[in-house]
Amino acid sequence: MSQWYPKKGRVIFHLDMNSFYASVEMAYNPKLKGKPVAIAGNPEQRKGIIVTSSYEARAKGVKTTMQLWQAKKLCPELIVLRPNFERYRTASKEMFKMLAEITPFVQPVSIDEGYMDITESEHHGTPIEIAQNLQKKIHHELDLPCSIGIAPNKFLAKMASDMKKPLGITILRKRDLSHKLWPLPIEEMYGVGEKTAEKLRAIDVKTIGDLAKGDVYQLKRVLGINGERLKNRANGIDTRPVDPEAIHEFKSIGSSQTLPEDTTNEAEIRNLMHQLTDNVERRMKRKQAAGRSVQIMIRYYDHKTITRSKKLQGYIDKKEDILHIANELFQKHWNLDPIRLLGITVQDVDEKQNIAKQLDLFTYEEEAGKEKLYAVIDELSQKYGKNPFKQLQNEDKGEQPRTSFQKDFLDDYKR
DNA sequence: TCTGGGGTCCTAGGACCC
DNA sequence: TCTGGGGTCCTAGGACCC
Repeated sequence: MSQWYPKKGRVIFHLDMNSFYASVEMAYNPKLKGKPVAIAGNPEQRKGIIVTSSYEARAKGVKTTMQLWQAKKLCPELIVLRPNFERYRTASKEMFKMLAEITPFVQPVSIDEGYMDITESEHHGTPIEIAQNLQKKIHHELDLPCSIGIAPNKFLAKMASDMKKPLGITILRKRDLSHKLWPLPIEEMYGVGEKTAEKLRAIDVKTIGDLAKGDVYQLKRVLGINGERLKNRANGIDTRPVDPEAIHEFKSIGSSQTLPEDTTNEAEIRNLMHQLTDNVERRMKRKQAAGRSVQIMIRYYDHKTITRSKKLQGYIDKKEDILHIANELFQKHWNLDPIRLLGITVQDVDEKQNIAKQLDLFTYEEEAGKEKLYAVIDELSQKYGKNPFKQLQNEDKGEQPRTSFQKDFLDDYKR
């Protein structure tokens, strides 16, 4: 199947809510407006880091992930609030509703940002008019500020929305790259973190412009396949479509927690494992999902972190099943050192609806009798070659055969 | 005094198969 | 009997993002 390429230039928005949590709190309690506000975890439980802060707080040097005590030192009058996710989710839903009124091609990427493809939305006005109206609407009706980037693709739209905050609208066209994008230091590029920036600087790539004209072979040698991709992006090349379905295609559901204090106490550990599993089960249920692999994460007192996982025969979604595997992994791999954090994640997750579809196919064939299954498999193998089940799995994200009969058959088939 | 908690994608080695 | 090449699956870890 060939990659989809647009016939004409696309018009992509990236919309980014400005200091979202803090802004929601201010909309909720206007007395906070104009004051330095920060959202942070509980320092009593060693979770006292800044999650978001208002622009007034940022002006004093308060930054995300900073320890609360450091932030207070920089800004003693800082108003600190605990996160209230219910509020943020509600505001987020309202915001996305407004985007959906303009086009169905909306791809949420997190609680406070998303992409829109407005190529076919001329009836709503020019791109700038659409952006201005949308920004005003969100500002007036929700009392929340946002920035919008307008560009021919996702990457450039993302970079553009970052260029003017708060309440900015920035257009970034191909012809603007040389003066708007390329002068930026390499670490400001989306997709380039600390490690990658270091590697790039080591080969004398210091700006996005340096990357754009960099040598592909050298970049690939240093960064692998990502080197080529980053170079393309720096040149304004990015064909990824805006995918409204992406949000439903989640691949893992996990929960992790830092303990109030490092511990080796097994009762405490067991208690936390229960909590984490409860959490995971509840969220899987909400999404009508099941998964085929369980991973645990142990972070020790010294921040050394290990992950251990186990892939299962079939799908699970019940607390007991998840907990059982998690416990097994934990018992096997805990080195008895004091633990700082525990995490449990279910991976290879799919919606039950999809899983059922795949199962039905096989169950049906089995009931229809051996002869018929042989016939079906013959046909499939004509079409796909040696192992039709593998092909089915690739195409449909299908299941391996589940019944003993199917397994036996498949074993025979392989020989 | 050790940066929380939720994710995604990529890489690399070993097992195993053809 | 140490002997190539291609491919997938599983597992563990790393980098990155919000």
